Amino acid sequence: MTPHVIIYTRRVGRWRPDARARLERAAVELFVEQGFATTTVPQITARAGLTTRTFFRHFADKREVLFAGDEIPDLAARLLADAPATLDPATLIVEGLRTVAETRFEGRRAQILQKRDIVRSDASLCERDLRKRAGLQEAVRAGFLSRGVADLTAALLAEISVTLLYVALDEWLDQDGDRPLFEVVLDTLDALRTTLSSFPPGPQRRPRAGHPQDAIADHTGSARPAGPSNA
Amino acid sequence: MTPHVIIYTRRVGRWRPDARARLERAAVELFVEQGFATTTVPQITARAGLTTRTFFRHFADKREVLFAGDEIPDLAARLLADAPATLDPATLIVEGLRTVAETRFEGRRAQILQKRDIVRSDASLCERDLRKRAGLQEAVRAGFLSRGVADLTAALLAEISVTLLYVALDEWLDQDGDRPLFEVVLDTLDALRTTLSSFPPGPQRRPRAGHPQDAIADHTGSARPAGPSNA
DNA sequence: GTGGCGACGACATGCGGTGTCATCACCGTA
DNA sequence: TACGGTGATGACACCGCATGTCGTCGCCAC
Repeated sequence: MTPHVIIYTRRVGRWRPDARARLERAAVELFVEQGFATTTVPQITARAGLTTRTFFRHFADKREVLFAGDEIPDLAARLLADAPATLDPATLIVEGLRTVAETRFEGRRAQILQKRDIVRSDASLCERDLRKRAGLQEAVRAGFLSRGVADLTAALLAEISVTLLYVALDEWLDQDGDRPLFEVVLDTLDALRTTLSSFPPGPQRRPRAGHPQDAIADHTGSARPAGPSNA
Repeated sequence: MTPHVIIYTRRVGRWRPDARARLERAAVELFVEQGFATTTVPQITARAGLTTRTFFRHFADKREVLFAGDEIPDLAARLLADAPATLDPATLIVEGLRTVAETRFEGRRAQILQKRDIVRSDASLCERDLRKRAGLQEAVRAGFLSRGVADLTAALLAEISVTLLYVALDEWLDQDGDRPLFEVVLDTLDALRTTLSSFPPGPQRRPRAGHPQDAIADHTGSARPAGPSNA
């Protein structure tokens, strides 16, 4: 007894090839057509001519079909691990961002824009996207730690790296121009330097009396003053 | 016919009071005892003397029991909305961080530490935590936009704000000392300024020939050179 | 051949999360 | 005292996500 009906024809092997790619295509199509939350895995697999079980053999969960494949954290880790020990962190980050921008983003703007729209439409996809950013950040941090950078500095370098990449990426996607992403990254770096320079320097530490807070109204109350609240 | 058996006694009303608080306590206990992923909602509600359905009346999902209650984004939005228009962004951020640190974190270190341990033990909880951070970031960004700050600057100010808070928070939790969190925030700001000052200033723009990238080995290949990869 | 391997189908199961209706203490009102 | 509204909860049904397990069967090495 053949298993049900063979939907697909012209198979070279036992099954039609490229099951994973078919699932990706079917999923993105359905997400665009009817939204992420409302499309079910059976719908995806039906369109791809596969079973639900097979979907979860290729993707850990329904969201992962949109995130599979990027290895930017791996790339960052390799760049940091293999670069000459003499290079300073700032140069490493700027040139690493150049590499990432040119090899992972440049020329794929329309595709990335479509995916961003899908991701923004669903809270769980946003969360997954944030985890992706956190993964890159952690890779950068670990890379600098391995290079002997101090804990706090490594954490800040990682924060700066992902801030530059993601803020610039949003700029790059929002303005329809065709400027290279890396140029936007450099502009963002300049803007970050300018913005941070407006912060008061160290000397203003611990102004216990008459500090500027007095100019700000009190808003600390409102919610459960002494309850077992959270972090 | 009474519904099942009344597990609880000594009720004042029809049901034992504080259902929500009981659910929170039972959940945290079980998460600590046996981990987040392995405890089921029925286990939580059984310990609390309630039904599964009631759990989801109080919390949107199983993770939310650990995140309910913080209104830090609201606090940030209020601070930014009500502060005098003459205050510069840097002062607003520093004093806002002082308020948040002193009213939402100070004195709860042990409690926050326990929750951080639980959150770090589970990927989905980490995602939820990242969304919390993103929510604060977006509130800060929107607040500065309303104050007339330019898009890019507002985005960077928001990034700086949450970076300062979260990097300092990690420092504060990791070192067992009892320094005020806000002091750690100020130290982190100093460190951030120092770290960023090591980045080359604007003039190094577009060094197309012989730029430092030549010192970094090539790692761009490896994964699907031309495939329909992701962002 | 023939036996292992790997990809997939088929089936069963459990948990997460929601809609819907019934229940019943509490409270205000007359 | 009676009565009706309110609101929190229980009980039940239901769906989708995700996983474990086993069977099938082309492919490949030997």
